[in-house]
Amino acid sequence: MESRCENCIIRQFNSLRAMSKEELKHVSDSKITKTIKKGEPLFEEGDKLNGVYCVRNGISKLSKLSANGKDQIVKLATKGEVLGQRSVIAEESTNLSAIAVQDMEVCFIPKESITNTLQKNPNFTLEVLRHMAHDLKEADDVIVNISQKTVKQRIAEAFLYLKNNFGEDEDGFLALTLSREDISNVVGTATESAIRIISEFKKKGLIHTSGKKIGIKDERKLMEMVEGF
Amino acid sequence: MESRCENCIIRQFNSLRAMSKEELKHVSDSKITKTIKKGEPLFEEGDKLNGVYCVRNGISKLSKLSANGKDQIVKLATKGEVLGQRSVIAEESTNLSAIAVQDMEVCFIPKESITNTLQKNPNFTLEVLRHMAHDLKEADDVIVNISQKTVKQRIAEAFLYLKNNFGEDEDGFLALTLSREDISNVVGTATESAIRIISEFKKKGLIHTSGKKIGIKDERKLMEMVEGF
DNA sequence: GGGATTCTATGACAATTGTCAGGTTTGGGG
DNA sequence: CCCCAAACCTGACAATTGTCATAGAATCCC
Repeated sequence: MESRCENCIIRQFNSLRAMSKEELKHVSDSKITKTIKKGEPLFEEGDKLNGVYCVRNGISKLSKLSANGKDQIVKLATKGEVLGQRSVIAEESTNLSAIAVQDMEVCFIPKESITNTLQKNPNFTLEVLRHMAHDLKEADDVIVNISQKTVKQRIAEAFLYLKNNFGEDEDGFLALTLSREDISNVVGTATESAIRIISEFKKKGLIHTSGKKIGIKDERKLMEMVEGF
Repeated sequence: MESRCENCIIRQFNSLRAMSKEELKHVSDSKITKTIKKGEPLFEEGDKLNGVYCVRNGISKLSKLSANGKDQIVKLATKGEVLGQRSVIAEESTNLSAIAVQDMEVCFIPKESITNTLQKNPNFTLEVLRHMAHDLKEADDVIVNISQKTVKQRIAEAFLYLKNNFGEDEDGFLALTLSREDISNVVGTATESAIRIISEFKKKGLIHTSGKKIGIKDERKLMEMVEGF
């Protein structure tokens, strides 16, 4: 019924491509395909994960609750990404929640398949390591951005990021529609501040909106704003 | 003349402990011990690293320059930590600068020793992976802290962090003395703001100072402040 | 299709933080 | 020991951002 990992194209984008045929077969036999509706969690902060989730479709936000009760979104994960790896590797409960911002289709892969392969296949381990190195670099960039740029700059940057990573629909709106609250949680500000700045951008002709959908109108100016003009 | 890696205690604290005897021997034969004076760089943002640095002594700040000309300190690395790993593994130029905040003694290990071992010894790769998973988690925490806490809270937290990680001297001052500018670059704020808050903490009896040295007087209140009271 | 609920929007205000412009202190080198 | 540069400190002010209150718009569900 469900397709086999061996034939899954998604695999090309993540570390599973470094698995051998037999390893993939084992993964395929033990995996469980799940459907997650928008707003539902894949897992929540503090959970002990018994495996990882390979995203086949849809988008998930990875967030962490702060002491003052606000979520900070640390990353948006899409097709091809593997979630929960960090937790399984470090053998710790997860430090992030993963919640679908669009309907998702994911494959749950029990951790045994992963840890076994980690111990036996250096290529796979190295591949996972490379991905994590990349994630770490991105996290460093986020730290610098969030602490050194103004809210306005960060929101402009977020829109450009959304366009570059998730594209636009046929009407020129960002394909990934986030609530204003999610936007504010990405850039780390109050929801009202985010809304205010979105209104300002709209007045200035940088973006256009329709309901909660947002479209980029003047990419150049947004880029200049990110750079600090 | 210099001690051999095989006998180095430092190794116990990092991923090198997962190397085999022969691998260690190779590392030991190819390593170069260097002395770095306070203020001098180990490497700078954008450099292509030909190896990694194993810290034997002293402390280094890892920072990234932002568009507005300010450094953001992302991590303070001390005895036992291996610097430059991320860059060597991802085969990218480094995204961070490493500058000594105290005189340092480090061992430079050419990247061949590392990459060879990564390809052959899954235990080593896994060990490196675990360390990187840990770093990634810490980076996530930094993101949440920096975006959801006030400058005051972050400075309080920084002092507690310095105490817990680097200890105090015989007079009760933090063993790691950072300049006010470095402190402001750790928490991501303007130097003047940091100074002002340090003065305030002093007036309130939370800390005491002598020159640029800072000592913690009321740890409990600092902790409460971090939690948001 | 209507009512409840959630999301978006805006104003008014306060608090936080940054900037500029000075002084003062400190510490290292001659 | 003294001088100079760097680091530290403070005040005044402006800009940014958060908070609270309120109202309209959209959406969901029965």
